[in-house]
Amino acid sequence: MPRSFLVKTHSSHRVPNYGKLETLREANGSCSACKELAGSRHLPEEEAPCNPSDPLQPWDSTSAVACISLPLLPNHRETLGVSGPEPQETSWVGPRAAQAPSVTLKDSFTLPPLLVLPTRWPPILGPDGALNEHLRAEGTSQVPGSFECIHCHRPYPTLAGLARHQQLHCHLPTGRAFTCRFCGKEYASLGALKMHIRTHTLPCICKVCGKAFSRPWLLQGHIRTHTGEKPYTCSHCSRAFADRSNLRAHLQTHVGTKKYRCAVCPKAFSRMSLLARHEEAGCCPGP
DNA sequence: CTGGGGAAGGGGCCC
DNA sequence: TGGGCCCCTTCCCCA
Repeated sequence: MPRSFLVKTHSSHRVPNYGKLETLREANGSCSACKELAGSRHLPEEEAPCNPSDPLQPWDSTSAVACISLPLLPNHRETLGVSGPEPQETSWVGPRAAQAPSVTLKDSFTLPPLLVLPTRWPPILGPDGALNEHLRAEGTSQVPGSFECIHCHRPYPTLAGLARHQQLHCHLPTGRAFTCRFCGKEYASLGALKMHIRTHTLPCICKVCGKAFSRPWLLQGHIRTHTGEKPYTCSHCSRAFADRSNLRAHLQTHVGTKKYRCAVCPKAFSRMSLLARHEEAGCCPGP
């Protein structure tokens, strides 16, 4: 599953409009973390006035209730042994009360038979009846006495960890909560939204070239392009890289495996982007 | 057209 | 709750 599953909408272009955001940065305060790196600035992310016609916002007190509500899918109710009409207290209580029935996150914790792993994990069937193949592939083993997500059955050693994880499942159509006022993307938690807003405000600015970044460590990586620092070295050929992910991609060239196969022709590629480019180039012409 | 490196975006997890 | 880090992904460019 791609890590971007949390986001419902996608922009067509990855590069933010820095110029458009410049005034935002100028108008706001400082970020100590970014200052440490390059004298950059950090601005409070929610200072803009809220238009009543805007979508649900994190500063809406009622939305705070909605955001911790999790949809109770029919098969979850079955798993929980819940029968009959849904209890009133599990109904949507926020501004979107008419949208969907749900169970609050807090309520979901009051169901120990569901949360405690009594048996081996995996395999456990997911809400759709499918196995958690991705976790099986990762070699995830049994976690005795841990807490299990009711949606994806992923085990967590602590209740707090499970609580945080389960909010992610609010991306389901009935569970949207926080909407970015800049782009309209929806997030299940306030923290996720705050993190996203940084991609608009770009509070971390390189004092060498002036380029802005959303997070200090992104700026840190960028600064390496100025310093030439390459802390990640290939164990096979001693080639150095500034970015760990780039080293990982480089390692694939040593392994020689090409796991991305064209669905039409026999060609295979080491990177997904190469396969995509191959398909776009017309290997697989449509009807 | 393909292979590969560089740079960056962004969500998730851990502390 | 926030920061730092991890990881995956994408885009661009060049050979």
